Amino acid sequence: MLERERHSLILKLVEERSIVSVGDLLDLLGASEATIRRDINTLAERGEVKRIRGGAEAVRPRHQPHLVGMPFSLSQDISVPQKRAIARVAAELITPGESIIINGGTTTFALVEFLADHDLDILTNSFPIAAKLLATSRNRITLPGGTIFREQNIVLSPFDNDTIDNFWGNKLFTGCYGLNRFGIMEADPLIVQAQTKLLKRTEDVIVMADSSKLRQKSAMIVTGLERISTIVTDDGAKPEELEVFKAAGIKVIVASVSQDDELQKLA
Amino acid sequence: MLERERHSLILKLVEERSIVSVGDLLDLLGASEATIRRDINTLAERGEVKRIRGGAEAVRPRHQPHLVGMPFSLSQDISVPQKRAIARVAAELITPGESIIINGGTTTFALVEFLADHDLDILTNSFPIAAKLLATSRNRITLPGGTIFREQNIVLSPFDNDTIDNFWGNKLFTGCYGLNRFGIMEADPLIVQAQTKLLKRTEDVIVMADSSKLRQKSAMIVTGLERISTIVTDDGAKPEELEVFKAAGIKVIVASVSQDDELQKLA
DNA sequence: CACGAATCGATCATATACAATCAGATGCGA
DNA sequence: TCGCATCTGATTGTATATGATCGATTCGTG
Repeated sequence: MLERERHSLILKLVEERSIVSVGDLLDLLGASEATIRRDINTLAERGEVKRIRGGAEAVRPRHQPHLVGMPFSLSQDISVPQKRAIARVAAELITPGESIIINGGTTTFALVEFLADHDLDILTNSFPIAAKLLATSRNRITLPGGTIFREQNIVLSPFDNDTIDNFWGNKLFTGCYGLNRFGIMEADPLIVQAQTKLLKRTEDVIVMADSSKLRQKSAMIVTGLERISTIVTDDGAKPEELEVFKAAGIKVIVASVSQDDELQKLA
Repeated sequence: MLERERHSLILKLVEERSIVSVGDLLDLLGASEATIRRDINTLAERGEVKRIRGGAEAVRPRHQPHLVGMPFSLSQDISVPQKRAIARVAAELITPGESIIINGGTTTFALVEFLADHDLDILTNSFPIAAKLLATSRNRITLPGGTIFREQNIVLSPFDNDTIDNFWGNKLFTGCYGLNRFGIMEADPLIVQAQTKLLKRTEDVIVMADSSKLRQKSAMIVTGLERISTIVTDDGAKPEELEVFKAAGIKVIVASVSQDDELQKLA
């Protein structure tokens, strides 16, 4: 991974979480501690992050809105191969002509690529997903009303009366911050709210979670396991990690990253 | 593989991923490291990519993502100079901090360019306008819920309960198909419906109509002159054409196209 | 205040990327 | 076909980045 890539990734994470530890970055960047420290120091010198003991902090206070890049390009993102592999498999769960709901997120954004040829009714709260769908597919796209939150890139209405309530999806595709025996966990209250709204508009909940999510915890439980019907993850997941989901009656699909790589090269 | 081919491939990849390493290109181009470096350096000299250690980066700043599949661009549009002149003048009607509504259309799309530095609450039913605002300004953006109609590029809900009803704009900016003594005329029933919804959410209606619209008629009257407070047109309009509006108590502003051209060149 | 643990900065050996150079390959016009 | 110009790939020495190590500092805890 290039220095510049690490820097972007660090900045992205700092923006997202407003604070990151060296330890977090260790796994995510696959670089040594020394390098990560150097990266953080460099970024701190440039004033792009604030150096704090144990990690880095956002320069900007969290509440202050700022212009953030839409994830139009997956490359700025982490776990890209995993997410693509998951997306490819998840897309196979879709029947032509049905209506689906796609919750915003980088994992679900990867799904769009595989929806080009479908003829679907799609509701999504993600502006970038809608934009890409609009540009690359012929599906019918519906947006909920609301304000565009730049940080999360989702459309969310502060009000009750929402177009969303007139939509019914056969399936909901969603990512998550963490996924474990408690269910779907998120770290951002805004995302919780958005996701909760969507959960009411479908029966079939499909969670797309790369294997790192299975070890991730947070404070907010969006919904318990009983609400989830299918989980799509990648082969980085240990079998014992998946047991709890299977025991809860959830269909678990494991996507092979290496196999997806080959398919990708063919295309 | 020809030099040109490599260059375009590199540009394509950089565009897609926003960062590529020499190593990546090594496999993809099947050329030697030296050649790839030379290619990158050449492209960097031309300003087409940014040279970074280990590879190349997109010139576009990370925080200004490009707009994928912008369904229409001003360049494909007619009366561009007129529309830009009108937009520049219309933008001056806006007070910092206020909340405005922008109806979809190519004329109002031109307005976005002049809204970059404002700090506004903006509701728009136009997907492209929202996308461009999101990418180039810091304004707060709200979308009505609904389906995206590709032809008109607007978001319109077939239902009654709409986020739109919780919004109130100090001003509504709208284009039109035709503008005459009957009021605002449109040719597309869908646009009529969208516009009608917006009209209910404001008092102050500002119509942006290049002079060709003053001679255009259609079958559907969206609203009469009594609802319009201001008309912004260009200096292609004959004074006698504007009399009827002034007589109705409407403020008429005429934008000078040639003067706008000069301002544009300065920028 | 004292202790251990975590974090940090500095240092150094190694790995990687770089520009410069040159020889061979390729394309092009005479 | 020859000769020239250009492009390409390999090589080399240099600059830079990286990761491991280690002592110093800071932090949390008792």
